[in-house]
This record gives sequence, structure tokens and C-alpha cells, in this order.
Amino acid sequence: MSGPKGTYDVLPGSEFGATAAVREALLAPSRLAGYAYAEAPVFEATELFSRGVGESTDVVTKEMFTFSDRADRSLTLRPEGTVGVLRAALDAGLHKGQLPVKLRYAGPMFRAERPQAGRYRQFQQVGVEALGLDDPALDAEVVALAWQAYAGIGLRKVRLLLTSLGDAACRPAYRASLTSFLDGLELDEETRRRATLNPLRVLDDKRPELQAQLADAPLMVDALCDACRDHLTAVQAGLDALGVPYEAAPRLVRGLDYYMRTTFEFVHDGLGAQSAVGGGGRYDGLAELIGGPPLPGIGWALGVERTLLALKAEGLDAPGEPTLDVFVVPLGAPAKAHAVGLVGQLRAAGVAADLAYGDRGMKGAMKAADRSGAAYAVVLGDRDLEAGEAQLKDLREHAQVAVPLDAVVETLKEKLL
RNA sequence: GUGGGUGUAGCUCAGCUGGUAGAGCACCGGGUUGUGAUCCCGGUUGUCGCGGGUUCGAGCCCCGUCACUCACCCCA
Repeated sequence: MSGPKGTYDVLPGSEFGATAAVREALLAPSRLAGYAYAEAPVFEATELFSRGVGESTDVVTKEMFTFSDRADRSLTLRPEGTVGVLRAALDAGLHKGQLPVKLRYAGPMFRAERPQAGRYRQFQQVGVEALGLDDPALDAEVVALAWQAYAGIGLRKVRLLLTSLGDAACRPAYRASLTSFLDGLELDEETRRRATLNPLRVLDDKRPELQAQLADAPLMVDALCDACRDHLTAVQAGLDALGVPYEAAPRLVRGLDYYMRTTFEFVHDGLGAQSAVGGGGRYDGLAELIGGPPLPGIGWALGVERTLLALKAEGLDAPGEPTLDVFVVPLGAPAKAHAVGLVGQLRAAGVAADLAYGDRGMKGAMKAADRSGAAYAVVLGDRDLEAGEAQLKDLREHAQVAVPLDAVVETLKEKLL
């Protein structure tokens, strides 16, 4: 018995047990920067993705989970987050108010790919979108927030790759020159087809024999129009001012068609083949593509699983569940009834507390106390009840003292807070 | 979709040139009828992924199949 192919379960102690904590930690810098929480549906009309992400992309042509509802409408589980969040923002008319609109989100995405290390069919992303302005200072802020997300969680070996993909003014001419260059190469059938659909995507092929052929390929960064070049320079200046180091990556291409101008990716070298831990860019034409008004935007998405794998690769601990403060060990029925109430009082006082359920013996219950990670155990037997006290044991110092029953909560609060 | 690797206890794995399944960890109990983490003793857990074939006999050999895994394409 196991879940569907390419999925995993988040359970205590499992590989991705810290998913919720990592999501929160990665978005913390964005929350402080004014990015408000947003949530769009997990499924949308198929057309939204095919138009937004791009008909020619691998994501749309072979990786979508698509199904029909009972009225025969075609729906698709979201393969990425930007399109849905943008659709929601436009639907609500947020773009008619104060700009930029800053949003953050988190949740599962779905792609029907063959699973491998760091790649799943249902995976978690966190993301931000800044809508309504094409100010390069905003690009710098957005990129810096991702940088700070990784730094905040403790990662040190993340590298930022940055480039510009040009815009409607300069990309068509570049694309033509790249196409004629590729026409002069000997390419296999599959690559040739890709060269026709989107010649830029041939550039980041990993096969060494192909890379060798591409050594003299023309680069977008050398063919930028003045506006795009100025934009890129301003973004770089912004990152310098924010103290975010970046590497020029003139061959960087993203798999989603909507990117233009500022484009970036975060990579980590400890992950095996799937080294991208996050990525994003500017998508000024996307709003119109999905049927909205012209509206510039920039954003990123970071992979939660890959972030967790990167933490592991660096030997770092993932943020964990809060550990227990107190574990109560009752002996006998009257003591157990009292223990239930005591645990309730402790929790109400903000103390993380649990007790030994299941009427275990002293030894087993103490063992459970030890495994729980609690700093203190409260031993409460019928003998103690009669004496009006409880035994308070410091599990690390191995020291035990008797405390009057009505002072247990106060005593523990003092020791712990 | 293409290629490589691996499927044995809850977990990590051992299992010889084919002879009918083991260790460590974990869990439970006892040593200590009211004290954990240490120590000692004992105990529970298996359609050897599944189906077929060869053989007196298959965890081991052969065929098929499924799953997992890594890599390509692509991406988080």
C-alpha cells in the first residue's frame, strides 16, 4: 500500500516532515516586505495554463494532470503558481488599486513527470508575485527576498544565476539569429523540433556534445535593446546595493514561456541532477495572454522539497516541531483523572504538555516521558494525591522534588518561561 | 517517453557453488510490585514484490510483470 507514483507523505520523522515549517520560514522575509498572503484554487480551467504557461512548453504538452468535470469542462491541476495567482488578482481587480500588488503564496503543484531525486508529481512551492510595475528596483527587491529566504533558513551554498531574456523589441531579432545559427548544426530530431518551437531552450541542454556545438552561439545579453540593457543594469545595481551576490548566466533559459527581461534561478550543488532550488523572472506580457489588461509583473517560486534536500546536503537541521516541555506520568485511576486536568491547565498556561495514556506501568511511562523530549516529568500516583503533592522530576538533571499539587503549574511556568 | 540499478521483519541490511530465513536497530515485557536515558534477560513481527518456468528441492537460476530508485528530456 502506497501513495500514487511520484508522491510522498509528510509524517513526523520522514524526509519531508518539516515541510510546513520550511514553507513558513522561506516566506518570512516576504511577509516582512509587505507581501500579503494569497491562495488560488489547486485546479483551474485547462485553457488558463495552456495560454499562460505556453502551448509549446513541456509543462503544457506532456506534464499536466488534466481531467473533465461532470459538465465536461476541462480542468487541470496547477503545474505552477504564478498564472493562478495572477488570474485571481485580476479577477478581484486588485490591479486597479495601489501598485504594486504584492502577494505571497504556498502550496502543492502537480506535474506528471517521471519522478527522480528532488522531483515529484506533487510538490510544494512557495512563491511571491509583485504586480503592476516594471521598476527594476522592484526586480531587485523580489530577487533579494528569495536570497534572504535561503539565508534565513541557514543555507550557505545557494548560488544566484541572473540574466535578461529581452523583450518584444529585441527578442524576435535575436531569436532569428539564433535560429539561423542552430540551422547550421547537426541536431537530433528531438532537438531540432525544440529548436523550431523555442530555439532559446536548446541553449540550456546539458549534453556535453551539444554544449560543445553551442560554444559560439549568439547570446541574448549581447543583443538586448537599450531599454532592456538599462533595465538589467539597474537590477544589477539594486542587487549590489542590497548585498546580494549574483552570477551572470547568459545561457539561462526557463521552461515557462512567459518570462522576459529579468530572469533568474537559484541552484544548489548538493542535490544531484535537479540542482535548481528556485527560480523566477519578469512576465510583463502574461496578464494579456490570459485575457486581462496589460500588467507587468515579476515573481519567483522556491521548491520546498529541494530546499529540505539542500539543508540535508549542508548538514543542517530543518526547522522542527516544538518540543514538549512537560510529560505527566499518572499511576492509578484517580491520579489519571487529575493528570488529565493538570495537562489541560499546563497547555492553557502556554506550556507544551502531554501525558502517558494507555495505563502504562511506571517504567514504560517514564520511558515515554524520556522519548517525548520533555524537560520535566510530573509523576502523580494515588499516594501523592493523598499527600496533596506531585513529584516533579528534571529529566536532564535527574533530580526530583515534591511540589504541592496546586503549585505545579506555577512552578513549571517559572522554570520554563 | 528512453536507459541503468534495486526489491528479504516496522527501519537498515546479511543470506556462500541452489538444501526450506538471520543480525542490528525499533517496539513490548521483565530484572527494580513508584522512576527514563545506561546495563542485563526475554518476547513479537516475514505471502523473501507478484506470476510462471527449470529442479528431488528456488530468497538464490530463467522468463514475464509490477513497484521503487537514479539518470536523460525538462523543471521546483
